[in-house]
Amino acid sequence: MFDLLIMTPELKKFISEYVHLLDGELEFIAHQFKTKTIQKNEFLLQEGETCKDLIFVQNGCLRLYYLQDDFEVSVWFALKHSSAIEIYSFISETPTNYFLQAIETTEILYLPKTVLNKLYETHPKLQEMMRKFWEDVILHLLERFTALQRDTAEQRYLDLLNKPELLQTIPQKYLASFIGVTPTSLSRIKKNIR
Amino acid sequence: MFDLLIMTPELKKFISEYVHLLDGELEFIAHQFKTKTIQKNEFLLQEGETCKDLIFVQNGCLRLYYLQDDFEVSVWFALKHSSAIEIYSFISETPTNYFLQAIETTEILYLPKTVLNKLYETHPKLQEMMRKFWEDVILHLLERFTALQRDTAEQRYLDLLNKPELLQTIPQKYLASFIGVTPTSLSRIKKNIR
DNA sequence: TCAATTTCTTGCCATAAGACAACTTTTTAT
DNA sequence: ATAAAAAGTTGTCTTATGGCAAGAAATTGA
Repeated sequence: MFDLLIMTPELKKFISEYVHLLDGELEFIAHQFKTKTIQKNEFLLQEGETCKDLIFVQNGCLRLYYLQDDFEVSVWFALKHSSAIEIYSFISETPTNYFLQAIETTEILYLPKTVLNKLYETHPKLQEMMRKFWEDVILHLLERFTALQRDTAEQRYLDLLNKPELLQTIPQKYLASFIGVTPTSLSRIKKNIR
Repeated sequence: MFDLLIMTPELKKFISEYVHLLDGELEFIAHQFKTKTIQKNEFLLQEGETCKDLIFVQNGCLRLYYLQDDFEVSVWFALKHSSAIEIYSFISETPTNYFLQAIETTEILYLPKTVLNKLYETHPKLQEMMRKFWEDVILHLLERFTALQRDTAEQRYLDLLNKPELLQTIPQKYLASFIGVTPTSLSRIKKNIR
């Protein structure tokens, strides 16, 4: 039972940004999360598995990617104090095509969807939390979508330069595919800009 | 006050697919929608405006597009009995970059976000409805996203051929940009496939 | 610290899709 | 029915990005 009694101020803050709960309620819900530490390069999720948990990154960093002909295409990075899920698999409850891997040793707090579903019944305010959480996710998705469709590779690189958290934390080899170019092209783009 | 008392079985069905409500509640909520008819080529939303309503298409068809150097890029079509919103603007409450236009004369039912926000208080079950609605939206977005990023133009055209509702309802001139190609390229793709 | 491995850069060539313009076909309106 | 407008097709050329391979630089691990 010990592993249920885990909670951090950052997780509480994360939840509080989506919904106002009574102190006791917030405490109770945050305590439903379990904790786990993943070593660098280990996987939280692999192709064919189903994403069953909402994950909050307490420390470290996770990378979500898929394989295209043996080449890794990174689609998302979850830095500390943010969430990390393979959304499609989590929502649809179907096997994922993605891999969720620790870029460095990472501590997570996670809430199984089965637990979340039960909490909806006892704490209906979680519906509001998740409604708002999904709204946030949608805004992020649309921004990324728009950038990939409308901007040139060079523009996407320039935008990336405005995101120091990513530049500092994520090895460049992962950033190329994240902005939708090959490592070769990224190299050339950097050259043109200098 | 008359225009508040509008509701259709299809709207009730649409809502019921997201949340189970007592008959009276469903009735009440569906009655909060207002109705409007838009003539072909008229706009429900234009660049610079903010998308303030959840829209349900009772009949007809709407097109969502943006302008890129005077060229119209279609990103979504809302056929009858489906929803149509410029999600980014609706959620973020910022001015849109899009146009929402009637492809043919279209009857809509719409619910202002201000009303929705009040309904959340009196009918908390709407939080669940919207939570699930957004989940649906996310699955659609991700599918489209994946297709545009990973598939070739030809593959996207082949996928389109499996969507008779779109092929029948939407003029081809709009379908080209929808699958992410120019009209010229679409023409060539069709030629290659024949 | 130094070799081994990985990552990054660069040159050369290939390719998918776009731009533009001319022409053809289809649709629309009277 | 027919002229005008709109949409679709095709040729030619351009461009952005990718693929591959070789070499340079950086990182890693014992």
